[in-house]
Amino acid sequence: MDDYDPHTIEPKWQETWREQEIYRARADSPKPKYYVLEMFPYPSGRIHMGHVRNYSIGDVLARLRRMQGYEVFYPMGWDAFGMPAENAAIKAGAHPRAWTYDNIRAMRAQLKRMGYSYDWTREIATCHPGYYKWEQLVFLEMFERGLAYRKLAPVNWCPRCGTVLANEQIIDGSCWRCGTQVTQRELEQWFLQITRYADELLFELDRLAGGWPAHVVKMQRDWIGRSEGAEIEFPLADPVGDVRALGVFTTRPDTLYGATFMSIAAEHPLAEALAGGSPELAAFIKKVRAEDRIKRAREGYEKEGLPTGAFCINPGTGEKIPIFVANFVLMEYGTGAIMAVPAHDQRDFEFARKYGLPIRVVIQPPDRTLDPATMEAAYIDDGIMVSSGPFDGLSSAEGKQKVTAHLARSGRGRPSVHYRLRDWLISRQRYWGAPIPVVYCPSDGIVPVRAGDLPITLPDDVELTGEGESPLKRHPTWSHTTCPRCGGPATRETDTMDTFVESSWYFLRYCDPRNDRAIFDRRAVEHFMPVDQYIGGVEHAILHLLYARFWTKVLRDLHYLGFGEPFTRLLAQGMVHHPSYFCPVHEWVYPNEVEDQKHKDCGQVVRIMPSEVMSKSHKNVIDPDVMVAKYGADTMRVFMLFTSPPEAALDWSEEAIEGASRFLARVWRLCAQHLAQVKGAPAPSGVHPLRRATHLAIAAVTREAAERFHFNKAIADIMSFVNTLYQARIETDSDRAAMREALETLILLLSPFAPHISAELWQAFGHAQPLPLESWPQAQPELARRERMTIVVQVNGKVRARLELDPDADEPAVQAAALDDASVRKWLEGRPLRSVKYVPGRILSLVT
RNA sequence: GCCGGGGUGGCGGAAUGGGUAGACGCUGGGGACUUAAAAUCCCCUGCCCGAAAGGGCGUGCGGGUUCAAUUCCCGCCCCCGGCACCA
Repeated sequence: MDDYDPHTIEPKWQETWREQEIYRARADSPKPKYYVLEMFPYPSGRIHMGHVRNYSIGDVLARLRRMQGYEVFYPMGWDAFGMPAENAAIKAGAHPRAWTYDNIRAMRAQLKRMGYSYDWTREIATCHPGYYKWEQLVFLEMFERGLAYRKLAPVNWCPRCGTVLANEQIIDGSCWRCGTQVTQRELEQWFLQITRYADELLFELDRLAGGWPAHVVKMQRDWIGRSEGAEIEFPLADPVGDVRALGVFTTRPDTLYGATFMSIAAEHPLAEALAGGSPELAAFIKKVRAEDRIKRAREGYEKEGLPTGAFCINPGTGEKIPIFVANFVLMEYGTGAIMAVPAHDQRDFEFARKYGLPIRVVIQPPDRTLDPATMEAAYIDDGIMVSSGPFDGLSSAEGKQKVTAHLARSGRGRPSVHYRLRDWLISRQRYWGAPIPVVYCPSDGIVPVRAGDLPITLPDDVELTGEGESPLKRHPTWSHTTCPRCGGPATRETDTMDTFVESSWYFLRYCDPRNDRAIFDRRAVEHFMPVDQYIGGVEHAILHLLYARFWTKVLRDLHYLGFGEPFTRLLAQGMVHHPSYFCPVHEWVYPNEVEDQKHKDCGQVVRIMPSEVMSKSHKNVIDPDVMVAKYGADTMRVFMLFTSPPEAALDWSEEAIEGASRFLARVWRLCAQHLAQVKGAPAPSGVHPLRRATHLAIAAVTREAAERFHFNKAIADIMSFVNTLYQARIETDSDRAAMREALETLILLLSPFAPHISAELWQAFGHAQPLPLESWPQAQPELARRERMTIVVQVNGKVRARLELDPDADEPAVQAAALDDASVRKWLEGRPLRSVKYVPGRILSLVT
């Protein structure tokens, strides 16, 4: 055989498998289905190491399950709408569509070079009208049910992108894409009412907990942020118009008697009315409103407030308490008004101290007595109620119930649940997205487009400048239409949908991707769904996964589906890291700008950061294509899977990839060396040391790869197996038979990780059936039986001897052998044994 | 600050229903082959004492439970990630 040359083998097998269509998933297969899904890529132009890692993990699993007898469903597609396409158009003048499809073409070729076993017949691109038509239809149905609605809302505005951002798209007060400081604006926007599903999204997390990483479940739980408490009405001392009371939400109704004032948000509808025309207060309200939420949430933000001069009545104590406008009260949470309990809430405590407001202790801790005069911080834990009228002596837990129940009886309160989760703002003032299918009619108002008129497609002739309003709004004719209701002239909605909408249901469309009569065939979806294993980066742990779960539940309630959770198991794979260089003057610099640890431009000594996330901004990116050209796809795959467990960060290292390359060449040589003498060997029978190694390897690799997803350990076990085979001497027919079984098993075990080299070797061993369709080997325990067992002997807790014994030796035999051992005897020093513990097959522990 | 996840050789990482710590790989060292080099094959490579045999120490730190602890319990320290006025 020739030397191992991945560059001739890999394209050959990729082409063979394509022709044989062996990765096509069939819905009518009698085999059990297994859906492997990876987070589909945005077609930015080139795949990066994160993609390679993500998809290499998925492909191993897909190949394993296929060999284990499943009908594996393993599709791929493109999350094709989004701002980069538009930005590229602005910069380079290319049309977003052309730019996107060019990128898809290039990236598809790159993925094919990696040898992933996708069913490409199901490929989708979300920017295709045949795709987004259906989410427009779902939008209409959501609109009909009030799940999609429009409202004037303070929104986050990125001045650079000229667009609205969801809360989730803001990182540290800046736009998640361009890093520009986000400001506030009031605009009419479209929302999806995800909050209606808050409870279900929360409690179904319990069901997912077995298959999802704990930290992702936790992040979702925190994001939804359910709080149980009560809404309480505080009657106004002097009604404002019809308004006779202010409602607050609190999680601590047990502290009601300690509420000595009230704080309301500057945005509260009554703020100005209560101010009663005070110019000072009006100015304060204006000032707070102008400050963006991001700044207000920042650390060290000074709590400020002004009294409105108005009062309300504490329904517990009956006292008149002052109403303040306070800058730390948020209009978006609860009712925009809070009862301030300075003794038991840190913010209220600080506020009270600053403005000299009374602090009244109504909860006493079990271990000490609080004194308002000397308290340095609020006591926020539970305790025993005091100064609370009829509730004195109750625990906080009892008090919460009883106070709420008491208020409910007189109609001044009720149990209530609030969520941190906000409705999903989907309006984007952008071109390259799915148009929201609604028109505005001067006489009929907001009118949904007729379903038969879908899809509402984007115009091709659009002018993209990156400035001002939405490109669709500036288009001379596109928005002019007629009202579906009255036929009169009307205007189209020019907002497009958030691209998270497309990624909320692509996994469903894969099941029936070419359906032009419906969003999908329900039977096809219910055959392949739910996704058995979803794989992707943690960066999508909250938003994408939450939205996808929401959308699935909506489709269920619209009777498109019979289930509500799309992803049974989730693997959050780690990032790819690489050393990078930091110059004190120029910040991140490219490696080729560094010489003798100094930046060439300025001569400053650079800091070498050994492990930074591989990213453009760190200037430490390694192009997968370059590495595939150098080492081949199999080596890349083995390296990425072997170097770290899938969930951990992976440090890219040229030395380590050399190691992977060496390993594959070593496998190749091992097979080449024995091929001629074992090829015609008969099937093995009976026990043999090589057979033992073979069946132990099968058991180990199956457990690590197929059951535990410890791919790094699985590859290590294959390497050990190879080392064992290198030691073997082949002399008899029985040796030859065992070696043939060993090598063929090796090829099968290696094939999910390194499919091309495995296929080539498999063929060399005379097999005609395509390797990816072969069955995964079965370990036969009776062949893996040990010939000797090693028993560790401990004397007084320390290992003093290792005995090689017959595996059938029982406890008395083991003990006798131990007491016969010279070094054991030495350590016993003739003392009598006080205790003897034997763990069969492992350890004998002797204590004197 | 709160919540999650972690700290194991020079490095990436193995080993947890408690039972031989450091598998496998990288780096480094040695040997074989070669005129030589590369490649390859084999061996060694946690720290300390010792010529060796052997012994001691060792999984972030300090305690505890146990015949036996990387694994379980208590108290700290540090790192990574998420959230951060949510009433």
